[in-house]
Amino acid sequence: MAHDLPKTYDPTSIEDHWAEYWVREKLFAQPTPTPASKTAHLDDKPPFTILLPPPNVTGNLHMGHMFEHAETDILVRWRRMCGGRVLWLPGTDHAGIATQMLVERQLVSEGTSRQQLGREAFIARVWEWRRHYGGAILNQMKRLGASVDWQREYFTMDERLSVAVREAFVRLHEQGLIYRGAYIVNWCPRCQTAISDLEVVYDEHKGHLWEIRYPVLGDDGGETGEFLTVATTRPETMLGDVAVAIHPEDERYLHLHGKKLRLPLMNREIPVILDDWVSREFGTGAVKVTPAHDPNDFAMGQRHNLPSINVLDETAHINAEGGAYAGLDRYVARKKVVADLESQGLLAGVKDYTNNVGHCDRCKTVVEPRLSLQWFVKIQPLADRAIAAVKEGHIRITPEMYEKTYLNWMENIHDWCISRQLWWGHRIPAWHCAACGKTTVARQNPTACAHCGSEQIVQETDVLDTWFSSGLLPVSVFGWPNIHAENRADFDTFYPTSLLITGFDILFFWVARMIMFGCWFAGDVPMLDGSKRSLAESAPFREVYIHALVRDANREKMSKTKGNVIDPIEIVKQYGTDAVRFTLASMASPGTDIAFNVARTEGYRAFANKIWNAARFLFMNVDRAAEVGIGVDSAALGGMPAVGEDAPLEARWIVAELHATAAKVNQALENNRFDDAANTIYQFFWGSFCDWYLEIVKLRLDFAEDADKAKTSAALVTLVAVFEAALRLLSPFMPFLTEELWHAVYDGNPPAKSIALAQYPQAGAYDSKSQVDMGMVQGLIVDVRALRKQAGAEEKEEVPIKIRCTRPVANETPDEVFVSNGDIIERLAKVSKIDFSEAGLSGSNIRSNADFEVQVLYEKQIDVTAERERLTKEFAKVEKAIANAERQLNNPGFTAKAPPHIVEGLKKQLSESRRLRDKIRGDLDALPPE
RNA sequence: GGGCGGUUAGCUCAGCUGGUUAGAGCGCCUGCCUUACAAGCAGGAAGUCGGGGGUUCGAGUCCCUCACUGCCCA
Repeated sequence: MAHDLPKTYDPTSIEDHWAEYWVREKLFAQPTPTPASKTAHLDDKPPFTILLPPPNVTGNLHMGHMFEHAETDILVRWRRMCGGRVLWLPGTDHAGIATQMLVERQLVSEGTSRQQLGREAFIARVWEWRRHYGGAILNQMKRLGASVDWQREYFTMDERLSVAVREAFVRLHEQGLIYRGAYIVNWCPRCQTAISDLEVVYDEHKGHLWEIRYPVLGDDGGETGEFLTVATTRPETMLGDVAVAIHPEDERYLHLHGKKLRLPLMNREIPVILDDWVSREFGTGAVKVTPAHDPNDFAMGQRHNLPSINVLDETAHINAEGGAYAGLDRYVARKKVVADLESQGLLAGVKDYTNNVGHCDRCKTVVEPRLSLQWFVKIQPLADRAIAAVKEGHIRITPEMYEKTYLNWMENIHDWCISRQLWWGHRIPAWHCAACGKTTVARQNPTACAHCGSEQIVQETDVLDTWFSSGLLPVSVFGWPNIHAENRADFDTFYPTSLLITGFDILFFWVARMIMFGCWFAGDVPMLDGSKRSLAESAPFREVYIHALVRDANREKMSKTKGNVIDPIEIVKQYGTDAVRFTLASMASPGTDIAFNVARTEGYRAFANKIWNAARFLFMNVDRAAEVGIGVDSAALGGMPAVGEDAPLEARWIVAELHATAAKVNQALENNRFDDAANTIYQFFWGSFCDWYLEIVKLRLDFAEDADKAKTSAALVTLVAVFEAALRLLSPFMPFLTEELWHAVYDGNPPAKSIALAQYPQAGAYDSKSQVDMGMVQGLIVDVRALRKQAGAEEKEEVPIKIRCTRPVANETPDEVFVSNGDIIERLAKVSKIDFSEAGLSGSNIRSNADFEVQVLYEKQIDVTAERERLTKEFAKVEKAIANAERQLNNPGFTAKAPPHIVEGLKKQLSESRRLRDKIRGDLDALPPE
């Protein structure tokens, strides 16, 4: 065997190779099932499907992605190794605004513009951009080893997914769930499009509250000399005012109800209206009403049948409705309006005022609420199903608290504005007729108006919100709407998907929309047997798992402006992908944000190195064994290692530990407890396998001429078999390291192309007595080591010990365990000779517990002061336990009401504690005077 | 303003439906280059579970309240 491993593990030297290998060999492809591939092997378990929540095609991979993908990949690799059809489906969305913005920026730097290019050429240009740069995040996923099916990669603008988008739009339109109308939307003047509520981010902004006096008019139309003062943060919008509202119970102003006001600067007569939306406490208690530029005002305008006067154009400049201010930018207009009011004596006051100002999530421009003609989805019927799907338990949202968040949002949902004034995206399949003014919505591009037959039709210029297409992904990636008898295998096999792992912000972005669309459209697809699809089978996922946020080491949110962003690729270069993954997994307790600390990653790099060196040790011995004709048959590897009843304690024990560990890890992963799973494996590999088992097995690896070859061989086989199984256990967490070592274990002839295709360790029955016995031996060794240290024995010096056992264990006395494992004790605790005593031990250098007491016979004096302090502390601790136990046992309520096993356990503990207390008291008395 | 979390060792976090003396990693202290590993080995110190009240035979765990803190929505 060629096993030349360098002394220190260097992840960079192997990771690229395996990452590339996994992709090249298409290891994680999950082809469409055919009748021929319907095998018991694959189909005895339900398929496990995960859709990658589409990252933005313009994006780069950040720590949040890496965390999300690490969690997903761990589950996917684990499920895959457990058997069955497992599919993780990757792709990106076309990110309408973000992508268009990037390409427009490019054009500007080239001295041209989208408008100069024209729509068609511009779109061609975006496709070109996407070919060059659009794969960044997916390439990063490849490098990090995400075990996705690259053959199924999707992009929301792909032809097949665009078909789904069009079908969805037309169908909703036919169902009367899509309408077009003039409503207030969030308008980004830079992107010149409507944006979603969720794409508006609010920032505190120090501004002003201007108080403006509106002259009251008398019945004759002349000014009465009285004023009604309104307060506003956006004085320029007054150009579009159509009324002033006061509260119906506000006695300060009630006498003005029914009167008219003169709108300053515009000299328009506007009414005073009553509306109980008005807050009497805010500002002056009188509110100017501008229906075209404020959502609340819009609602008031509708209630009172007021007109809407739009005074801003799509670039937030004042339009012709703004009279003398036409053409001015909104902020220039603001200054001029304020100055003009002041000069006319109509400015009553200016106050400093901090308010939340909405900014475009993409370009940070201040968003303007603006009345415009948009397309909407009447959302309630879809939301109702989406609510039912969760309430009826067809979709489980974890951690549980997010279920409330989801329901709260879904129950207060507004109609969804789906139109965007962009070029990059799915153009709305609606044609406006110049002849009759009506609109034709069609699956196939029409040549004539469906209403009047005129050929004077023009396609709608707006495109659909990116989320309209993302929301369809769970159905569209599996072929919807073309689900026919001969091509529905993907849909039938993989839909509904099993799980979606994503961040809480995405819960509203896509998840909510995926649930609405999934429940709606899949519901129309009959089951394979022709029966109607239930809501449970329509919902796009069975479970949504919301992961935490990755913050920096000081728990600060990572942000470019703060400059505390950790680039995962950089960290990976330094510490290796496996170490970073393991860091994220081990810290991923549900609902708790991760404070990413490289110190932790350093620790897991050490863990990887530890395993690397365990492998070196193992290979060294395999090579030595080969020299004396002992080989390891790879047929003995691959499952759970078998070990005979007569095998040495450490062999029986490590196999038992492996079973126990596998049981815990499988359970933890079943519950998405990545932290428990990772920590359990860490503990097993380092704590049990390396610290104890490897040290003990050195005793058995005797390659001398006169050694018992059968025993040496058995030990070696167990060693290799346990290590191989442990690698498989670890593989989902550290895929690179384990892949490398696994191939080495099989000396380049592994039973499968990858450890990722091997079987995940499953626990069976195991020898728990070996764990009890081993626990005794370990306890003794730890005590002896501590005593040696206390007594000041040299590290290498062997010392004799004396043991007295106080309690029999199982079917043998501890003596027997210690006698039959004397070689282990001697080696690990550096003991020269073990004596057993019938009587209690006396003298110094003694430690006791409930099972035994042990004495190290070493002439050097111990530190009496320190030892007295230690014993006193120990004594107090035991005293406390005794007092506590006595208090409870003397309480009649406790013995009467507590379950018997608790009472029994406490009694047992009490008697042990008492014996220990007496022992410690004896030891204290025996200490020589200082 | 409405809603949802969090507060356990120096740091970051576990602790399931209440049950016997509250755990882990990192950090810290001490001693060791023991031929798999100094990214290591061995030993060790360290917590009145945010404050107060209640329910219970029994509370880190359930309830109330206060304080501090984070997030979401308006």
